[in-house]
Amino acid sequence: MKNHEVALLFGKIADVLELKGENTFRINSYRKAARVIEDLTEDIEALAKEDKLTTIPGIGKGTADKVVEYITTGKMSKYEEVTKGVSEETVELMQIPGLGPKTVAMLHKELGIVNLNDIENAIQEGKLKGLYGIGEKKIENIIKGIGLYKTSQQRISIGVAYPVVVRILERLKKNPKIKEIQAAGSLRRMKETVGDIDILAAGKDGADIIKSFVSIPGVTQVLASGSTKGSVRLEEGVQVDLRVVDEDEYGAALQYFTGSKEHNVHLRELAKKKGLKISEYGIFEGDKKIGGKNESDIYKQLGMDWIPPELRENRGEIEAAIIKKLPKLIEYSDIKGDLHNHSSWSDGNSTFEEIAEHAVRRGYKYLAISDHSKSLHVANGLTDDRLLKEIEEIDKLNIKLKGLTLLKASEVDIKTDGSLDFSDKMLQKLDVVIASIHSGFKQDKKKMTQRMITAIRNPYVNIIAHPTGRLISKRVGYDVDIEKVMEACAETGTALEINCYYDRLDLNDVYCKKAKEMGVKIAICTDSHHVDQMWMMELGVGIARRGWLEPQDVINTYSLDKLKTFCRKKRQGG
DNA sequence: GCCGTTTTCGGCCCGACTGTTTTCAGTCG
Repeated sequence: MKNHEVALLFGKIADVLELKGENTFRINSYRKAARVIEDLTEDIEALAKEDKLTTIPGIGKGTADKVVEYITTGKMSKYEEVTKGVSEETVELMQIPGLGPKTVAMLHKELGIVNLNDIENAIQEGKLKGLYGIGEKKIENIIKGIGLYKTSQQRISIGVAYPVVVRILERLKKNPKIKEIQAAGSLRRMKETVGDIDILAAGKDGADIIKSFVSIPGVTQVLASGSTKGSVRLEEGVQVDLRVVDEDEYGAALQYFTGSKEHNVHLRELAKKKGLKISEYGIFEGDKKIGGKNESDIYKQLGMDWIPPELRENRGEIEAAIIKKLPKLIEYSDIKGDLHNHSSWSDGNSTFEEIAEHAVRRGYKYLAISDHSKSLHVANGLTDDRLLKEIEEIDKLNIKLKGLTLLKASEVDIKTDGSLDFSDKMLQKLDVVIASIHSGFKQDKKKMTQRMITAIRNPYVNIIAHPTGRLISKRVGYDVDIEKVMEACAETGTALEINCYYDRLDLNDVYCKKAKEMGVKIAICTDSHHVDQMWMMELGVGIARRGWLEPQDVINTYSLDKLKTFCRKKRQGG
């Protein structure tokens, strides 16, 4: 799929046009095109061939022509024309807080500044002083901005941010002056990475609430502490902002601070067409406030269903909410078990008993013990003999367990030729078989795709774990044609995993949605190596919700019987 | 550049803060 490449080009065009001071609406429309193409679950090339590009909202004739040009010739003349003579470094300067397109363009024109180094030198040499619109304070802010830019480049995984929020909320909820409190922003939307953490509270004595917030344990720096907003940096390196609003405005503020920006812009456009106005203070008809205490007021007044935060990305959820066709999203309470867990038999650190105890505590009906297979020596992979012994042990323990069934499973390695690390005769003895790639990451796309499809076609394989192999901000995935993989899964009744481990979250949200559209079932699994990692199921459910998944799309919402039927069905040839 | 129960032109989200150009542009969320 060329979707990502094309989206990148449009995004860059938008950046450069912004720097050049082009019409903002035209810039926005390039940005919108970039965004909508990035989120597209269909292949843009296929849509182009069928002449269906302009059916995508935000793509008109102009953009469609550019896509077609790129797909047929490998070039986009508009992109080349616009970016001529403008370096990426210069465009990137707009990322520095406090520096926008106007200032960067002015610095370029007046001082010939093209990169960060140039700005730092110009400041040193006092060249900025006296420029139009630049005073002492502005220079100070630019210096601060550069500092921030250098230190806080990275977004953190939701897996790091989520427990932090749980901890903060737990503590603040003890303050009787706080009437309502919850996380907003990308964390509430369960985005896989978050920039900083936004928390919203309602209460009367803002100053006091903020005071209790900035003194929580783990704060390394207080960045702001007023009567409506407090901001701190924590030991984990993450910035947390708390805003306090009036109870009457809590719903509107929550809606506003949850975003996404694109979702909110779209809502406000709709409001405007209806003669209404939305802000963080409420929804208004003229000067009259017609809602805002509850978040649902906003959606209701616009004539649509309330939209779950995880869907608020302007990926069609608003249109679906208007015609009352939003999916009935999966919830954590739908999860009946975890199908991917390692024990101390391979590279895990918990015993069967500990794992079972935690599974019961989480309300699970079943849990699969899926230790590694023999080739994975670094992870103490199980030989045939040890796997047989493990099966025996699990059978024994199951007799004692009440209300929980431990399933006999394996995370079997897919070898470089697509064959599996255990024979079919061995796999036959297991309840669930997970197959995954842990070696030969660098294979070319054709080989890698074929390798995975070969594994999927094995009648004993039920789940493909961490299907793309990416590690968030550490490693891009293997080069695989995920669409072909999904086709094979749909055809054979094989599920793909959402691996909940916080630096994987693989499949991601967009691929989940695509899998669903292609009729592929999903398994949400933690890949826990210790019982303290089992909570990450909550992250996986968040990703699933972002991918529009409903309970029936996810095999570990099934009852034990239904799950066993799902696994058996493939062995018996569908 | 896109879009249309104000439809082929003329719009295109809202509010706050900051600093500087003393009336508002630039930036941010």
